[in-house]
Amino acid sequence: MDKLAQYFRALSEEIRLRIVMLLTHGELCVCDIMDVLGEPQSKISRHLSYLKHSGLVTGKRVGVWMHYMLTDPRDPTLDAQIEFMRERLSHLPAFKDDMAKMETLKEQKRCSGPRPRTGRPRRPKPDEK
Amino acid sequence: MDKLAQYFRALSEEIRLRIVMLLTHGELCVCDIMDVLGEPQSKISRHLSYLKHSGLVTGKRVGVWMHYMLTDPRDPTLDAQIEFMRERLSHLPAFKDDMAKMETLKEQKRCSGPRPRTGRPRRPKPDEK
DNA sequence: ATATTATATACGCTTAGACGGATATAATTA
DNA sequence: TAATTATATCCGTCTAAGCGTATATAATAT
Repeated sequence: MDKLAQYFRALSEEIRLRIVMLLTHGELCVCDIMDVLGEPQSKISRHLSYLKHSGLVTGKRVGVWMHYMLTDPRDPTLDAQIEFMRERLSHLPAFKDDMAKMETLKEQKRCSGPRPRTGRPRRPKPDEK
Repeated sequence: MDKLAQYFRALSEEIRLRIVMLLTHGELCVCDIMDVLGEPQSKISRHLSYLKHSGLVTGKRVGVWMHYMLTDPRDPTLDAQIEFMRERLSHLPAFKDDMAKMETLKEQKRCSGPRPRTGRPRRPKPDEK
């Protein structure tokens, strides 16, 4: 029951609630979440860390990126609560808006395409400029 | 959605969660709750106040006693959450234990019987003791 | 090895809210 | 009105956890 209270506490900040609702539709990387919610990176990361420690989400590294998803399998009580939210709460306008924005961003997603070009900038050859 | 987060925050302390679960079975006065949960009066009262301000519960005065009950009618989203809890969470051992204790106390409930005897103690007549 | 990008964490600060114990308020009855 | 009981609120203290900024770490490509 104390664990249950902790789940509710994890859901008691708007930004964490929005993250969890986004994740009921599938896994996302941190930059996706940043773009959808329009919040600074450290803030997103801090709250993801909180959600992870509360047992709601799990992260896995994919190259440079961290992908987060709802923990699975999960405690039956948490599972019931998450299912309830997916079924009965995801129609709420604020959450639908976030989802819509997600869809929009899907096309121009940074972390789904090839790795961004990086590495040390090549030194221009003497004859280039 | 912010309101929703506030509901979850209201549920994020074990004692408040227990109070709400008790109230899904009907209204109770503060002394009932004190007796079932075995927590000091000021603590119960403080958390009831928090629940009231969050919109989860409503109080009404009945003589000397305050009776608390789940707010009704309530915001549809909150209603769905409460219904979910009543249906899917009240079987959890900790909550069942509280309910059982409630049943036990029902018989010897202070505030259901007649008002406790009170008033200024009569001054003993000179011939008494 | 070093630059670049993604992500996590540390720091200093601030606020919400928990606690117990004491006190205030309200209703009641003698 | 004065005593009694039920309940609410206040006080001082303490901790969890929020924030933004800055920095550390990890993976990768040159």
